[in-house]
Amino acid sequence: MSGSKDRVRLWLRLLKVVRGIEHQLRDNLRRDFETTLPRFDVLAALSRHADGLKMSRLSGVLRVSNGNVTGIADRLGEEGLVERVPVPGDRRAMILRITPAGAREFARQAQAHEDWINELLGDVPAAEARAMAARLAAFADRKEQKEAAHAQ
Amino acid sequence: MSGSKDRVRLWLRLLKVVRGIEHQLRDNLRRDFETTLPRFDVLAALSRHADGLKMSRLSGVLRVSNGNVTGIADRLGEEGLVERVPVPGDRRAMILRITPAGAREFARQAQAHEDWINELLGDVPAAEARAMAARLAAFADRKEQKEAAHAQ
DNA sequence: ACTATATACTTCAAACCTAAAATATTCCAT
DNA sequence: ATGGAATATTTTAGGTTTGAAGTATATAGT
Repeated sequence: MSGSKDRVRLWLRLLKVVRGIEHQLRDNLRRDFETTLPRFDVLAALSRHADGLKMSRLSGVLRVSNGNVTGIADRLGEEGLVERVPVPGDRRAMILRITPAGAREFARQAQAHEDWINELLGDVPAAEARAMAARLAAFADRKEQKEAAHAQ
Repeated sequence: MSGSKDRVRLWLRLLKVVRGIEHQLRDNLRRDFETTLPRFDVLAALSRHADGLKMSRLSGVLRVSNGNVTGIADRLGEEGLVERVPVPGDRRAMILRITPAGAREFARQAQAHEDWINELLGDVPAAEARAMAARLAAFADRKEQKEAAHAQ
């Protein structure tokens, strides 16, 4: 019960700040690259895994539903930025892989993205950014541990 | 340039934590009340303004597009939780107002919502919650000031 | 009074997102 | 080897979201 209102207030602030930044990023991606945040997220995940990711693993990483990834992969595929590759031992599965063209395009977007974040969070001193990130990471880790324990 | 990576890391952490909590809230709202986060957000905004809000003002408060609010208001209206009221002096405008049934329903949801937040953020000490909220508020205020200055 | 512009809202097309059903394949216990 | 459960993905139905186009009304300048 203690501090309940403080925690709700914290949540509302977090939500407001994150939504604001997300909104700005969405506008910028649209304006400069004619793309969207979900598409950027998919390319970002794939660019960290040059060998590609199985569809189910990708939706797990991004924390979105399976069907969602299917549609985004379709559209990115039509533009040649990603490709579906069959998995040798398993004819059910598909690996989604970023193409060279996709990697080139994402490199441009990622650079701009970093610049935007740096600008949007420019007021936050580096030391404070580190401290806050550490706190959030600790929080997320505690939650993951709990979920893992609960799952058994 | 200084601390650019730290800020990007902070942003990714923020995003992960907020999306995780949002995901949990969505599941809970669905499970316990057969509703969604956007519907909850609309009822929350209206419950803070017993006289109702003009559609355009509501979309401004929630930071979503006009057309979006139209659809959600339609569906909430069909269930009798909100109602459209004509504005006396202006036949273009509509005020959206929460109904008594809507207020009753929202009261139940809001209590559960507070409990969920308190549980999800239970690990965060009240003092730390206050400190973090203050920091985020300061950040949001700086940004609003900048935008206001830029708008002139 | 008339016209142009601005405002308030809805409608529209397209993308996003979810949960659930459907399809195809694999794995496992008999 | 065969039937049943589990797994991987797609499809489907419905709500959410956006930006832009459309409709109606109001405001203001002439």
